[in-house]
Order: sequence, then C-alpha cells, then structure tokens
Amino acid sequence: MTQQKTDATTKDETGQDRGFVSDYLLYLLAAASDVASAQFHAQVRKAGLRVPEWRVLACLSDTDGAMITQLARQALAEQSRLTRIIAQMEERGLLIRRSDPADGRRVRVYLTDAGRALAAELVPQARRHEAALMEMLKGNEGAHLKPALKSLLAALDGSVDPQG
Amino acid sequence: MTQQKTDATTKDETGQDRGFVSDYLLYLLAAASDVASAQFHAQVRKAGLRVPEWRVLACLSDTDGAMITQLARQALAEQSRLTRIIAQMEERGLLIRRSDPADGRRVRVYLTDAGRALAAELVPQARRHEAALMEMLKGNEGAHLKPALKSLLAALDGSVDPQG
DNA sequence: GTAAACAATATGATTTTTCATATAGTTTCG
DNA sequence: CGAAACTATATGAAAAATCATATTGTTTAC
Repeated sequence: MTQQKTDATTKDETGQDRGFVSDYLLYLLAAASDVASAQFHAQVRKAGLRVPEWRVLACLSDTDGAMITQLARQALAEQSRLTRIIAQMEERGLLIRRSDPADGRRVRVYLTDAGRALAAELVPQARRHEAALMEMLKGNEGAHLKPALKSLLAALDGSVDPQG
Repeated sequence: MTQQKTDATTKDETGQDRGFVSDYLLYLLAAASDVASAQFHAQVRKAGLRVPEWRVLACLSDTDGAMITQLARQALAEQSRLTRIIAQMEERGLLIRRSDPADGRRVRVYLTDAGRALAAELVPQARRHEAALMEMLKGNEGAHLKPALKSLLAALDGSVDPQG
C-alpha cells in the first residue's frame, strides 16, 4: 500500500479504481457497452423507438425478410420478446409480417416504406455517432477495439456449449 | 458484388456477415458483452443469485461500505432498482444496511459473513472464467481487448454531456 | 401415409425494470 | 435561525422482459 486510505473505497491516490471489478473483462464489456450506447440510445428514443425496436430496424435494413428467430439473435433479444416487438412495430406500420411460402412455420419480416424511411434517418445518425466515438479513441487503443471485439465474438461463436 | 445472392441475408460466400450491424461498434460491444457473459451468468444463477445481485456482491467485495448510489453506478443499475436489490439481499442475510452517521441521507452497505463467503466462492469462479476467455483470445487481438475497453471508458467518462 | 420427433412462433402468467415522484436529511444563504 | 435548494434513498404504478408452455407447421422413420 502506497498511501493511507481515507475511506472504504478502492481508489488510489490518482483516482484510479483498483480491486477486482474495475479490471474484470465482463465488467469492462458491460460498462463500455452501457456508457458508449447511452448517448445514441437517447437519440433513438427521441426518434420514437425503444432500443430493441431500433435494433430490429437496423437488422432489417441489413437483411430484409429475416425470420423472427434470426432477428432475435441479431437484435440480442429473446424470441418471445421479439414476437411482441414485431407485432407492435407492425401496428405502427414500420414493417409487415408474411408467412414464408416455403415453410409455413416461419414468419418473414419486411420493412415498409415508413420503416425504411426511419432506418434511413437513424442508420446515418448511428454511423455519425460511431465515427465520433472512434475519433475520441484515436491514438490510444482505438484501432484495436473493433478487431478485438470481433475476435472475441468469433472465438465464442464456435464454442458455446449449451450445458455451460 | 462478388457473387449472386441466394437469399435475403447479408452473408457472403464465406459465411461472414456484411452490412451495417455486424461492423457497428455499439452492436459489437453489446453482443460481445452478452455472449461473453452468458456462460458465467449461468454459474451465477446456479449459485442462487441474479446477475445484478452478483454485481453488487462483487462491488462490495471490492468496496465494502459503499453507498446505494455508488453501487448503482458500479453495478450498472438504476438507483431505484438498487434500493430494491439491496433490500432483498439484506433479507437473505447477504449484507446489512447502515445509515451513515456523518450524513443521514446516505445508506452504507456492508457484506455479512454469509455475503463474504458467497463472494469468496464466486469471485474466484469469475477469475477462472475470465482467464479461460483470455486464453481463447491468445494470439488474436486478445492482448488489446481490455486496454481498448478501458480506453473507451476513460474517454467517455470525462465527456458525458447530460444534454446528449 | 401417418405417428413421432422436431422446429418456429405465440401467449399467459410472473418477475424484473423503469419512471415519476415522495420522503427524509443536509447545506446554503439571507 | 429558517426557508429554499439540493442530495440520497424509497416507493407506487406502469412498462418491459422472461419463463414455461401452447399452437401450428414440417420432417423423419417406419
């Protein structure tokens, strides 16, 4: 210990956190995701969407005609949740659901013109926000962030054992 | 376009995703956090805790005697949620709440022996799980992941404008 | 061709989370 | 001192998310 502690916290004399949590990968991932998303998610809500709805919209603007299950995975939501989100977005006229002619169990989801228009507004906003974030990281470790995350995702996607 | 598309998805001939989402920083962060946490969070639930409870436990094992507001920030939960989580954990005998003698508005939270014992079980599990994740990333971009995340957090912590 | 197994989506009930605001304690400033 | 402004926590009501399972459609194996 380099210095007296003045309270029960885990800050050192420079104000840096110490202890387990502040260097723990799962904390860093969750915190970074939360903090980095906060500003943009506020814009999403101003545009009248909830976060999961924005995710669905973005996924569909990449992959129109996706299935519910597929969207659930891509939008990081549970299937039953997705079903309800899709229903609400359909009521709002942002998308339509059509049963797949080749397999009647499947529901394929397509953006309407209104949905496409909203995506055309929000996706560029997202890109600008991302660019601003990347700009803040210039120098530092910024260049490595996306590759490192992709590498983590790639490593895990293969190895997910349902029994944990 | 290098090849015909066979369906409406955004996979190319190697099975890689294309499109906006799969290269979008906020998606990569959220997805990496979700996927990387999934396995360990299953262990947390087997130990009888919900994820936010585990986070509180971990924070307290770093910083015993923290305030509710402080825990809310560290555990990535809202204050009103934290109040309830703390109440439930107190009922279970994992921690106790004591009003701060120096400022009666503040509630300071301390682990009980039972809480400390549970932390002593779970924190090492978390460390082992983290080590296994890092092992999977050896070579790749693994060495850069935590520094890059910390750099992002550091960049954002200063610049959070409440008006967004 | 049909029963069993499987797969995709939907739904009811419950739990979790949020939002707005109430309550209680403290500091500031006249 | 005492009112106003502020801070920390708590709480009721509402919204969102989850869990288990039902429903509907398809494939497999006889």
